Amino acid sequence: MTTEGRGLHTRVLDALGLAITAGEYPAGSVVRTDEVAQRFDVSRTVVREVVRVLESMHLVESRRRVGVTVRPAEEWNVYDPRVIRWRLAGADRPRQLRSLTVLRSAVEPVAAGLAARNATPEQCAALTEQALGMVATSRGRRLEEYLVHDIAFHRVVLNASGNEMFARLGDVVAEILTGRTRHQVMFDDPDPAAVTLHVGVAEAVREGDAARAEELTREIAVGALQELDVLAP
Amino acid sequence: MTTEGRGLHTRVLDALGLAITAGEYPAGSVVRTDEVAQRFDVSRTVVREVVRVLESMHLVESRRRVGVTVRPAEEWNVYDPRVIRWRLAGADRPRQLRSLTVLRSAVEPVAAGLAARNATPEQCAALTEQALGMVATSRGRRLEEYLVHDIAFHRVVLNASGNEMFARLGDVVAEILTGRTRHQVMFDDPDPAAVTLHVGVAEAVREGDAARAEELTREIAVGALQELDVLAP
DNA sequence: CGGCGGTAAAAAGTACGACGTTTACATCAC
DNA sequence: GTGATGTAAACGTCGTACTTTTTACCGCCG
Repeated sequence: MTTEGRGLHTRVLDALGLAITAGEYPAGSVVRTDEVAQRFDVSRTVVREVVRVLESMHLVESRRRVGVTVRPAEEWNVYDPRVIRWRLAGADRPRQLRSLTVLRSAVEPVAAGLAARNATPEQCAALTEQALGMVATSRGRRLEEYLVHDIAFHRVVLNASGNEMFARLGDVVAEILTGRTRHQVMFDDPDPAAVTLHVGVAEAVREGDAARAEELTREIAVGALQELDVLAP
Repeated sequence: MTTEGRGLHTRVLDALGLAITAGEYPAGSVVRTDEVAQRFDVSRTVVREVVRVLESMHLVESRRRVGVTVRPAEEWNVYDPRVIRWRLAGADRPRQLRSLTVLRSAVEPVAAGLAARNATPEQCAALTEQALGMVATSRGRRLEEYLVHDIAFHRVVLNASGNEMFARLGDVVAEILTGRTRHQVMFDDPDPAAVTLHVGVAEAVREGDAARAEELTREIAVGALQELDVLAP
């Protein structure tokens, strides 16, 4: 339960953030800084800094005379990597995973198309390397190794798009892929069709074929969504 | 220069955030908390809270014995609304506007398609209402009124998609549209073609025609990108 | 009996000073 | 020249005192 962070600040922040995103404090409920300080056995200073960060994530709102009130989930900064991690660790993991995958399905095809236009030779090489790595580890219960290549592949695509907003989604994609591998029981090896599609994307980007890169990535995304349909209500 | 915020915290945070995103402190440069406290005539307590928030945005990194170091721009949490606002107020506004518009062009069509499937009758009504409002204010130098309807329209679409990640981009779109109206010299009325497209999207969503809603929104996005091409290098 | 205003308390906001902890850097010994 | 060691600089944490804002309560007046 204790996240065992580097400092007191991190420890309290993680604990509180996790509790809030998990719904332990319903929207509108209040906590007092002194109370939190006592509960975690830290000074009010530490708690105040934590509250300020939580406030910057729009998870809570601090008002005088009333305390720190939890904001409704719709107002949370769901793009904050820490909020994403907390929510993926919580109860409504499937719902969160679906939201993120839909986002992926919108963004990644466009990013791949841009990558086909903008990728540097180094990025093309990296892409091919990761695709080959995926092929090599796609059989024989080597899911963990496969995952590393998969994450690296998508990260390169997003970076190669040349768009900073896309590039910053690399962490999100990494979280999604990691979550899928770790938490959803995957008895067999990854879908061979997906592996082939990745190789195709690498090819298309290398050849500068934006339309094909976009289309193939769209198929990957559709596959990911369908895969999610099988395992989530 | 002074942002005249509600509290000392907000004032210092805005000033520092603005300065950092504006590039006044190059990546790697360090500032000391005491120094900042002195410069803004506030206590170290306030500065520490500000630094913690800045740290949570990945704008800076605080390390012992060295100080608060500014992180390279690639690591910033560019999805944080405050970072977006700071950057839009800064020097590389055009570049930022382009990045965001590309993101829009990827997300909004998919969101519109989902909206066509998921929109409630109330949302459909709101959509039609805003579209009509756009038509009504599309002539006669009523850009400010038009903007209000434009923002509301896109916000409804993103909310109606039923995806929280999309919904949270409403603020981003609002910033973009506002920036476009306010900062780019728009001598004449908005493009009539765009107005027609918005009406079409409202219709498509109402009729549950996901493919058409997506396609029309894609055309809106393409138009926005082209418009940006005319005004940015 | 009900509305209005003033006062008091509660909680966060701010400030300050002290000490702990880490770590870059310089110095010294080998 | 290289490694160990010491030192000081900066953040990290703490406790306390004071300020400010906001709410709630109580008493007064109509």
